[in-house]
Amino acid sequence: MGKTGVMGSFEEMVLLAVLRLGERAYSVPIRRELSERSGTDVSMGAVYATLDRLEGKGLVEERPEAPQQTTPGRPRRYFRVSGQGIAALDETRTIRDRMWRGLHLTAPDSEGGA
Amino acid sequence: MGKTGVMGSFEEMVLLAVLRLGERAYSVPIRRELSERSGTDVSMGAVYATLDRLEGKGLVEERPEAPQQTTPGRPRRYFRVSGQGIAALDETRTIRDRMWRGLHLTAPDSEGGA
DNA sequence: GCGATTTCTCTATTATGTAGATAAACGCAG
DNA sequence: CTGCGTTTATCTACATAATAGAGAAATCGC
Repeated sequence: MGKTGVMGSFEEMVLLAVLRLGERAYSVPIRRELSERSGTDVSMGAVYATLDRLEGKGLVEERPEAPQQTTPGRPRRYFRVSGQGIAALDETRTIRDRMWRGLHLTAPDSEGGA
Repeated sequence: MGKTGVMGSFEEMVLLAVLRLGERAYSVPIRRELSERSGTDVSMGAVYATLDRLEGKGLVEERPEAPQQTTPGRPRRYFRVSGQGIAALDETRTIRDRMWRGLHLTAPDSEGGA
């Protein structure tokens, strides 16, 4: 996580996707979640790399058991957000909220300050 | 800016600091703003590198004229957030809000509460 | 010009973000 | 049990973002 206590923006999005998906959080739905909410597709590689990094930092955990899987294909890796992950999300949001506090996004044109 | 339309988290913070500071946005106050709101110090180098990147992308502009500077020392580089910068901030926030929508951040069930 | 002051630039390094190709594991039909 | 198609995961390589710290550059008052 960055020096400032705010995590990377893609890490945050992945973490949030995992959180939202709950029980069914694995690569494919995570990726779909990201696409739907951001409007662009990201590759599997991008998702896994991030998930692995988050796991390394203890922000997500791999859940060994899948809820009975009767589908073909290679077994899925399910993830869940850890307590630390929640805390990290909270810190990120808190700091960012402080940065945004009181700002309105109006296009600049005249200064005339104060 | 990232594939997803969300900019880097530090870039966002710097951009917000510049926006908030208005007329008086240059390295030192920007850095102070960052420290105060995040709780940690970042180096000048970090700030400048980011400012330069943002400038390269057209999200901030260097304002040539400083409001009369009678202080000693090397001349300051004042910055302002461009229209594009505002738009980028808005997009970043919009997408992130969609990612957060409806999520609450309750810690997952007790794990070894000893 | 000289020195003190303030700000900026440069170099290096690690962390994040990203894609695409390739491999692995599995259920099912034969 | 063997091969086959399906689904998911890993690997490699590279681009961008984040970061520190040392050192160089301007400017002012004298």
